[in-house]
Amino acid sequence: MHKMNSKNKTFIDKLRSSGLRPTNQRVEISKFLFNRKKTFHFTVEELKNSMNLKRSKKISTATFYNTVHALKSAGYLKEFSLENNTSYYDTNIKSHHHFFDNGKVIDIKSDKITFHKLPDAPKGKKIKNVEVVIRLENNN
Amino acid sequence: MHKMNSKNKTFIDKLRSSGLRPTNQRVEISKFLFNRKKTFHFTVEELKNSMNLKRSKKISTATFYNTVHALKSAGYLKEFSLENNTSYYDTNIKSHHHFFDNGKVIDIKSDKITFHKLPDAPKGKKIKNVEVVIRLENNN
DNA sequence: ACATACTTTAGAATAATTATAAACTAGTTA
DNA sequence: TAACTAGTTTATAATTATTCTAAAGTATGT
Ligand SMILES: [Mn+2]
Ligand SMILES: [Mn+2]
Ligand SMILES: [Zn+2]
Ligand SMILES: [Zn+2]
Repeated sequence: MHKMNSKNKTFIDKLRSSGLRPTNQRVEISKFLFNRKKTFHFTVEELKNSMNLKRSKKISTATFYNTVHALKSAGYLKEFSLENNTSYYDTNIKSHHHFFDNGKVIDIKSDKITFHKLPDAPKGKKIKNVEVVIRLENNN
Repeated sequence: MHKMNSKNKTFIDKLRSSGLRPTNQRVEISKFLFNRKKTFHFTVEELKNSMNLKRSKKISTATFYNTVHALKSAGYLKEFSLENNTSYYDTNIKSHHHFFDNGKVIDIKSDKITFHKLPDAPKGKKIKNVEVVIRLENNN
């Protein structure tokens, strides 16, 4: 049952180092999420549907939620919000910015935006991070 | 039944000019939302609970949702998202920025943040607005 | 191989929101 | 002012995203 090639090794280590047993489901999900060049922004439903589409034995909804939460806790995913009441996840865990274009999300590297003026944190507080959303619309 | 003083006039006009009949419920909700000095950030549940607490005849959940949506469509409220799957509304309809401090939201006037560098919009697109979230944490 | 803690899963439960459709009301008109 | 009608409110059902539960299955250490 356990097919294991060297490609999976990375994902297995990633999971193990987070205290997660590398079950088949978790390895498959990790491969799907992290085995790509570009950042991936997704909802759990989207992830579930696109992965299960091509599988005979479906992974359960609960496992998708569990795994995404575990990867988020382990620091491999970041959560963010659009303005519909659904959680989105981001495979780019560095602090960065976004274009929002009608539900489509595009990364902006942190160094592409710099500030001329920023307010101080209220007393007793400090700034954890600063993230920018640039909302787009069609020309004309 | 219809108590109407000059204070309500403003709200009635606001509603009328948006094509909304100024029913008692809508006037009460508008007063509650807009009759204050500071920006108000809220969820529909929060609004409903705080308003209904002090009323003998409760306003229904559906009316809170309907009215908030109507006010949003009319441009009197803006919607935004924190990272739980709930919609928040903002009585400050101008483009502006926020501090997020453990679920607490604080306005930052637009002119308190200026940019040194900003990316261009992808081709075919233009920038609709730029909004910044500054996440806070406690000192030390 | 055995034990055991961890994991997966179907299904129930919950929370936020939207839809439905009957009763009610504001603004208009006769 | 009575009647009319379109718009509104409401209780309740339905939907969507998510979390919980507990039983069955599996990974890892011995
Ligand atoms: Mn929701
Ligand atoms: Mn939800
Ligand atoms: Zn991103
Ligand atoms: Zn605000």
